[in-house]
Amino acid sequence: MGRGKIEIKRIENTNNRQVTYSKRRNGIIKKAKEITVLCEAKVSLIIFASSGKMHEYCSPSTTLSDMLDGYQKASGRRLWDAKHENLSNEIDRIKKENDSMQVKLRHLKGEDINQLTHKELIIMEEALQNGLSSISAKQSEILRMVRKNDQILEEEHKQLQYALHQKEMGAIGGSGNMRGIHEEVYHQRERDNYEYQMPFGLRVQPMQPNLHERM
Amino acid sequence: MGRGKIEIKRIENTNNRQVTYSKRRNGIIKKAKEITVLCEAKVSLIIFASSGKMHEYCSPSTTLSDMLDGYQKASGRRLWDAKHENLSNEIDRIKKENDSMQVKLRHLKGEDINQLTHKELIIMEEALQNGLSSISAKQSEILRMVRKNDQILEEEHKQLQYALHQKEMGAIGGSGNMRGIHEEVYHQRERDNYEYQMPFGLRVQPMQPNLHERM
DNA sequence: AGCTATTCATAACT
DNA sequence: TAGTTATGAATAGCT
Repeated sequence: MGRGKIEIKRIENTNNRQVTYSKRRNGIIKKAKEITVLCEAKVSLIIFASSGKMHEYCSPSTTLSDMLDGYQKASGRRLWDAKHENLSNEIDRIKKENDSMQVKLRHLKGEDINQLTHKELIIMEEALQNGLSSISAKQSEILRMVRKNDQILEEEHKQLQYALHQKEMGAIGGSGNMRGIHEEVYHQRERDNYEYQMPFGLRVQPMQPNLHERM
Repeated sequence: MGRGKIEIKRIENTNNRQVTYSKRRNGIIKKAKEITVLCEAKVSLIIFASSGKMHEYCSPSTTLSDMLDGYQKASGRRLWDAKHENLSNEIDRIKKENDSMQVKLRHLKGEDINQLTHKELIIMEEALQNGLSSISAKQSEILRMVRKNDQILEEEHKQLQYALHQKEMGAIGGSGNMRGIHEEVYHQRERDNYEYQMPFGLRVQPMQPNLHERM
């Protein structure tokens, strides 16, 4: 397809070779584009000139990475190194671990237990009993703490009221700052303001610093 | 370049598309071979038909791996690092899932429950109760089956003894094969041997075929 | 880079 | 599915 037939062998003339290279390269890329569109094919084309310069084409419907994935699947050959395989293996391993945990969780919830042996059921029952008693214990503990805290607050509240009463008795017609204080003296937040006034030397810390957050 | 000019757009006729695909694919591969030889180029060509079938060409002077190395150097794009990153991300994702499940499992076992809120504890307690009742129910079910099986076996046992007794009565001084049989007639295994002798036409199947495996 | 004679690839057909 | 052929496309050699 030119002014004369040519043999398919290395073109010795450097200039001719380069010219032919660039013409044919464009030709191939054009063909690749065409087959992509005409036939819904996916093409990955990488060409290096003898100079080392690269040209590439990849069908727009895909990426080189995907093509290479497909290549590996189709050919069975491995392009990426052991590192990749390690990562893949680890994913598999973790996924299996995941699955087995999911099964365990389901079992503990009482799901899918038909195929369990009696022994397994006994072990699970034991585990559930243990869990349940731990949790009940924890709940009792919290309840106990809540009660204790309530009790302490209540006591403190009384003491504050008493202190306030004393103050009012001792300073009738005193500072205007004191008006309406009654209504506020039953929250922990108020304690700081009046601590220095407390004659009892009591400094009650909540038994459980973040108790309110946990309720 | 055929019997008529064609537009470069998807060939709707499936057969035509497939034929054109295979012709053009051969054409491109031929061109790739030619440019390889004529211009000392290196070509990697991977083509997937829409059917998913793959064809490839790689210049004999190189390998696909080398081409891809060159591709990365020339383009600056990281081919398997991206892949790598994806895998790493997936590992991270799965590991997190894993961790959260492990935490859940530990919680259900009553471990590490100190930082749980009251509400969470209540939810867990409920889940555990549910699991426990499911499992208890399952165990009761199995127990019931065992008992039923026992009962059936016992009855069968009696019938066997009765049958044996009848036989001995009717055949005093009979076959020597019968000595010491008494001691063996209380295991299921024996049933097969004596089934044909049973006058009752009873064939008791275990209620739960693999019950012994599950105990 | 552009031209064109010539060969090649291939679309439609068998 | 493979083979044939008329036709358009690609390109080798030239400018």
